[in-house]
This record gives sequence, C-alpha cells and structure tokens, in this order.
Amino acid sequence: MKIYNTLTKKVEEFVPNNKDIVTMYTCGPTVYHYAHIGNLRTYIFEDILEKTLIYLGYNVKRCMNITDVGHLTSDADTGEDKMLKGAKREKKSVLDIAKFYTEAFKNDTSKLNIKWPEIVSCATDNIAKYIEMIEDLLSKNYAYVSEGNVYFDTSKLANYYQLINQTDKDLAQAVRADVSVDQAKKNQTDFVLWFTKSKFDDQELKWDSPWGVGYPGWHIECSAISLTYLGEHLDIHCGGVDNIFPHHTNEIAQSESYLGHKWCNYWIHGEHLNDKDGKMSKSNGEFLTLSLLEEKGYNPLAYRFMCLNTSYRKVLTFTYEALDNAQKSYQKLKNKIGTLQEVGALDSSKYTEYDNKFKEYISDDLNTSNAISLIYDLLKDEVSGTTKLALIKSWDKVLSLDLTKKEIKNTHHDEEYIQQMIAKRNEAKANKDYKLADEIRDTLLEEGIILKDTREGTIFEIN
RNA sequence: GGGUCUAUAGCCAAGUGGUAAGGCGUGGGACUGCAACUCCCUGAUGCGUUGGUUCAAAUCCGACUAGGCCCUCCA
Repeated sequence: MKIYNTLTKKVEEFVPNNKDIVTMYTCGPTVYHYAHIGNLRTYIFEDILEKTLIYLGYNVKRCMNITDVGHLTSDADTGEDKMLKGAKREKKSVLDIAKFYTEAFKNDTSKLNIKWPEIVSCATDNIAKYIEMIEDLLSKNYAYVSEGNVYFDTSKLANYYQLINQTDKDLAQAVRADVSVDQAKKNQTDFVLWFTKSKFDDQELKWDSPWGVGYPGWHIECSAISLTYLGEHLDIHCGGVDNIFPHHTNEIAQSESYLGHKWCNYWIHGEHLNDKDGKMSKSNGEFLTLSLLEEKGYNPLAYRFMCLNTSYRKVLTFTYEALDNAQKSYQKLKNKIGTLQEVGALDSSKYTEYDNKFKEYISDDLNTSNAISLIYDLLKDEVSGTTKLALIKSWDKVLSLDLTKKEIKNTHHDEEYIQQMIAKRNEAKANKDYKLADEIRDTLLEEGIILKDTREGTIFEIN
C-alpha cells in the first residue's frame, strides 16, 4: 500500500515493522462536548485506513485514547481545562461529563459505521505511566521543574521540528489572541508534562506525584497510552492535520527521548472539513453535529459517502448543497444495487479482475473516490448479478456504506398486511379505480411504507 | 513574518507527461393510469492567469492572482 507520510512529505510504500501485525494509534476525542461532523471526518478516514489494511491482509492492532483530563485551552498554565469548562457549563462532575460525551461519541461513530478500536483507553487510567515517563525524562535532563510545573526542554533536541519545516526563528509567538506566553518556560516551544500549579484551583481530578498533587499535560497522554498498549515501535500514528503541531511534534519529542530510539514510522493526517468561512469550530457558526443532520432528514451514511467521494488529504467544504448532492447520489446508488438479483454463476475471473482494481485504488493513498467510481463501472458491466453482489458486499467491508443492506426498520405492520394492501391496490388499478389505488399508496406512505412498481411487480420498502 | 495546501463544467470530484473518469443536477426519451424507482441518450477544443521546458502539459518549472490551514484550544 502507498500512503502519504507527513514525516517525509512523500507518498511511500507502507512497510510495517512486523509483517504479521500492524500497530496503529489514533488520537481520540476530548470528551467535553458533542463531536461536530468535522471531527468525525477524521475518524471516517482512520476507519478507512484500518479497514483497507485489513482488506489487504494485515492484522491490525489499533488503540485510541479518550482525553478526559489535561487538555487545556492553552499550554501555558493560564489555560482552563476543557473538561472542567464542560462540567461547569452543565453543572455536572468532570467524570459524568466524560462518561456522557464518550457515549455520545460512540453513538455517532456507530451511526457512521466506524469500527470502534479494539483498545480504547482513558487518560485518567494511565497516570502511573505518565509519572514513570516524566521521572525518566527528568533523570535524562530532557525535562525540568519550573514554578511548580514540569516542562519538556525542547532545546535538547536537534530535530524537534522534524514534522514541520520550521525553525524556532520562524515561529511567531502567541499568534492567537487568547494565547499568552508562559514566563516559567525556558524556550517558547517547551510544554508542560505535569501541572501542580494552575490559577484554576478547583480542578476536580488530581493525583499525587513526586512533584506534588496535580495532573498531567495533554501530550504525555498519547505517548504513554501508545507505548503501554502498542509497544516501543509504532507503525502508524494518525490524527487531524491540526495535531501536527504542537501535539504530534511534542509526542515525538517526549517518546523518542524516553525510548532513546525512533518511535513511529508513518504519521498520517486527515484534512479538515471547513465551512464556507473556513475552519469549522464548536464556537463559530452553526454547530453541526450528526444528530442535527439527522433531524434535518440526512442519513449519516450520506455524510460518510460525501467524505469518501474525495481524498482524505483535501480540504472538504461543507455546504448543504454538497450534502444534498451526496445524499441523492447515495440513495440512487443503493437503489441501483437494490435492483440486482443473485442470478447467474459467479464469474471468478471477472471477480478477481475487479477486486484487484479495487485493491489498487484503495492502496493508492486511500483513493476512495476511484473505488466508488468502480462500483458504477461494475454496475454497467455485463457481469452476472451474483458476481456484482459478491464484489459489492466485499468492497463494503472497507467502504462501510451498507450498500447491500435493505432498510428494514420497525413498523407495526407485518408483511402480510402490506402484501394484502398491494393486492388490493393492484385490483383497484385493474378496475381503473385510480382514486382508490392512490389512496392505498398514500396511506401506506404515511406509515413509512414506499411502494415501487417495477417491471417484475410491486415491491415495497419501509422507510 | 515563516511554513503548508488548494484552484478541473451549475454542484461534488478523479487525474502525477500522451490528447479531460465517475456522480448529482439540467434537457430529451423508454417504462407507468399518474408518480416514484429503474433504464437509455445528453454536457469542458477546455483544467485560476501568464510565461517557459517538451514532438506532446490539467499534469513539469517560473511569475502572478484568489482562497484555506498551521505557528502552544483543536479532528
């Protein structure tokens, strides 16, 4: 498989450390609020990456963290903890907030057919490992204590900026208005490993440590969890592009200083979903959650389809026009597939030919756009329905668009009743009593049952 | 100020040197009692602008224009 590596800024052939098992770490959500659909775009991309690896025959061991502590609004100690802020807003405890929004996130990913990683670990469950790492970094002089907090000393590293083409001279300090410079740091890029002092003294979650009662910094969390569950040599580390600096840059700094050797070979980043004014955020503009889209009548999988129609490395601009477009295309594609019948023999040479093509596309830096086009090519080709359905079912293991799944939702009517109504309507049609026929059709429609008159007779769908 | 990415039809979008995939929409037709569904046909002498390299450029190089993102909240 070829994949773009942020570390080398090139599309490279993927070669795992161990051919039998690929280790993959993905930065998880900070559970202080609902995820917006931009956040979810990254998880869709990671899901495609994991499933592509599996489709190509790899075993994948994947780990994701849940940030339930330590993620400050700023890395200086002036920052307020996001979790604490969420808890205050809703007058609940931090742990209740974490639990609630973790469930909400899980729910969203499930609606998008995103596979839940086999290892999911909370930041608050790994405190001992952070302390062990920080002690080690202090003993090796990669870290220092200043005014009560423990900082990582980035000046000790020659290649701190390996993930971004920058030098400290290039970086503007405190570009954002809400960021203030922390005077306790030796270098502007130093970051906190452990806090004992914060001007917010009502932090709920605190732990004892060699440096006093406090709580961990954000970056140490992902390094420690990854090292604990996936070992010293990581194949893939993913996240959104916003994590490249400082989060992933700092992860590399502390992990490699701790390990004394190279840590992760492939850094893969998903581009953002923007709105027409630029970056989507929870505070500016419409707060687009998956539930909001559902309330407006959109299928979550239509959003997934929209994401897969382009490259994970391209900015995607959200507009309702684009989503309408995607929903319509998605529905039509499902309808087309729905008309396929499992007739004829499986054409194994065609099957292999098409499946190889599919693998070629998804192996090409996850070209899901071409992979989806291939479905249209297949539908138009002179191949047996059996072959088509077998291929589409197989590809859907990666695409996860429920392409062959019939939408049977709960209805209080059983099939026998519907068939009776269809028969009654057909009788009315035969008698040219179109008024009655249309009444029956409308009545069923109100109950969410859609009739379709096909050449093979009347069929129904439950919406 | 530094870094980085993007620009292809009304919309989404593929394409990485060989003469513009695919989808949605539009228009026309078949099917239908009428719809819906499905099926067939339908669109760029052109790929932000402008120079250059080449037998050949959306693809490579330069300049310019417009826009996005990052530079200690972030997916």
